[in-house]
Amino acid sequence: MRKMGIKDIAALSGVSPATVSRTLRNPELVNKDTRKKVMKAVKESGYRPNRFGSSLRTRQSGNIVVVMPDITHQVNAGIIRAIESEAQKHGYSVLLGDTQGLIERERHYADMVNSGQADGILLFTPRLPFDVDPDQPLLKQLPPLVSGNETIPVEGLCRVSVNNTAGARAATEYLLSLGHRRIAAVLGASDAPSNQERLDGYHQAMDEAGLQVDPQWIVAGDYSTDSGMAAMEKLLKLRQRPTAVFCFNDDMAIGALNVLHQYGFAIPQDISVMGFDDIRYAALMRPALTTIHQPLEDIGRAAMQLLLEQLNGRQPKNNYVELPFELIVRQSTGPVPLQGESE
Amino acid sequence: MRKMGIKDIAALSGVSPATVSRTLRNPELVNKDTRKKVMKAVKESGYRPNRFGSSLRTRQSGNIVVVMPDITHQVNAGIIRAIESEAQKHGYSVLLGDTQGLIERERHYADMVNSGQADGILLFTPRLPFDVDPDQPLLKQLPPLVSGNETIPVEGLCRVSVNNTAGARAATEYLLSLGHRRIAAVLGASDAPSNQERLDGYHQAMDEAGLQVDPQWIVAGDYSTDSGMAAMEKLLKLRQRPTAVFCFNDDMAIGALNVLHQYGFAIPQDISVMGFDDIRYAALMRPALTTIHQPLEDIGRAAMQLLLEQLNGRQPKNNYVELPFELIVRQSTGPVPLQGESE
DNA sequence: CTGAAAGCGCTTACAG
DNA sequence: CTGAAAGCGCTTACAG
Repeated sequence: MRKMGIKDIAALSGVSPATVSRTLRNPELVNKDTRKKVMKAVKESGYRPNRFGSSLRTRQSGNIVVVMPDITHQVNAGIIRAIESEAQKHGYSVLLGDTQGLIERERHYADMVNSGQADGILLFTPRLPFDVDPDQPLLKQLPPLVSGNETIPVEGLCRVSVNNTAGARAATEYLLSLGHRRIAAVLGASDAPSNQERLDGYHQAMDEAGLQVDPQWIVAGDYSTDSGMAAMEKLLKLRQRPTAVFCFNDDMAIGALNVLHQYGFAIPQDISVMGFDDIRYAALMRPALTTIHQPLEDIGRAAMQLLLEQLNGRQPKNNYVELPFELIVRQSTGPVPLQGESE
Repeated sequence: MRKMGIKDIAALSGVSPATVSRTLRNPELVNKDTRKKVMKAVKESGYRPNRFGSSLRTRQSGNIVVVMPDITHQVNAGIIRAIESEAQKHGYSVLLGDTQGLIERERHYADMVNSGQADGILLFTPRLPFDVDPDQPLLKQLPPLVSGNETIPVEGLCRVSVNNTAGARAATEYLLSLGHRRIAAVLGASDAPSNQERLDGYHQAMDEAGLQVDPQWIVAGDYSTDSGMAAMEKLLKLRQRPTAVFCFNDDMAIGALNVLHQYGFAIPQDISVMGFDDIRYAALMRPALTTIHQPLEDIGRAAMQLLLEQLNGRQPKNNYVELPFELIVRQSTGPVPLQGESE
């Protein structure tokens, strides 16, 4: 039993291939009775239009590609899941582009749009992996594209994210409100826009509180748990230890928590720890992690919706969608310890 | 600047489209100098062959589809990442099929193979979402397919997983070796083959130790953290409490840990908790979770390799790949408490 | 409302 | 080693 083609269905239902095609794509153009005959043949034969035949004609693949550095991170996984759901709802399939942080892979996935394999691209990486002519307007040279999370700051580019600066500021202000003054910051990946934005937020809050930031309180990290551990080790060695540590994501905060336990510190009595993201396991830590919640589903859905608008030929009126974060207070943060205040 | 086609490149390099095609697909068939001319034109123009033109001719999409119930679960995410990496290495792209546990979505993704949108399918769900004629040999009716993790037990079907039974048995034996006799089991999703397999392993170990299993020790769950919490609550209400709890995955174990903390139990002094999977956060819990490690990368790679063999027209000699699990002893398990032994 | 025909961009058996 | 030609399965402007 060879695979059915549109001609087979046409023969089966006694119409032309054109009419079969119309019945499937634009039923309103077809007489009701004809339609019925065709649908019957389609049903009985289990016919599925070959995607490539149609893609070749219509020049639409029905695919989009999602590019992320690491899909095993909760944040990315949550977002792509929402994207996929929304994409499916609108008839699009999702090609997975896990770059493992490699630029050549970013380009590989970008090529899928160039080769017509995908109609649009969702970028959760901090770079534009396209060759562009610097003399031409940039936007005109790009395919339908949305930048999410690690939002690429290009004028007019469609972007979706929480306000990282405001989020980090809220986190820092919360720690300040608990009486903390010596608040350390553990940074994320240095090439990530989100990292710079969160750092800005931290500094804004500290400035406004009239506090001088000791450079030793700012410790490098890369958003990994290991880097959170290393950063915490470093902070513990300082002569004047911070009383609170704001890690720029939950994974690092979880690393910090582990180091503190290892050295026998009580959290939050001795030292407060705060994260960012609100991954699923944040609430399950001991103590449960205070953090800034990111609405992953909303981010994914909004990104897909922005892309859909472009795919439908509309330039979205609002090209930057900022989604609300939320301060989630749990048990890893508490009032500044007494000696911390006075010291 | 319209998109370049193969004819454009042919014109640019002064050869026929056929030769351009050969240069790109079977360079060894083409004279070296001709090849050079063509490659030069390809480079300069940035030409990418249109995937649909070629797919239509060759009847190969170059895509595979991966079907999983929930990509936000660490286990699935780790596996799909390895799949993607291996797929890319061999020129395949990965279509993401997150089913959210819905059968209609499983069928939707299965349809991608039927419509030629994907050449093969990797199934991490416990069902075959294909219509088959029960009078015909099953395998002949299926596309290139590999079943992973929730391995569908069909004779001859390509499958990849750890030996869940042996893993659960090793876990239970380990708890027995610590002196535990009242060992509870918190079950996973009831429709998951892995759940039944792990339950078998648990029973095997208990039987061989000559222990009667109190039915109350077997508590339903669904692999979610919440279900782990509910199960633990239930177990704590038993007149004769178990001294060890073997949760059939880490998420449930983490839930159990939280409930125990909440009620003030010391782990493992009062009660031991064990998981299965060894997700990234297992090691980061307090106490760190003793568990059975699954080699996610190996599973993903092996699954893809089995699929590749089929895609290349070979029926793999070995249609079941069993990967080694590993008992990871951490701090959530310890010797049976004294009163537990005597009671 | 329906059909015949052209053509999307590629590949490959065939001929030379 | 290379080219001309046919055709993969579909869609759609055109004609009726």
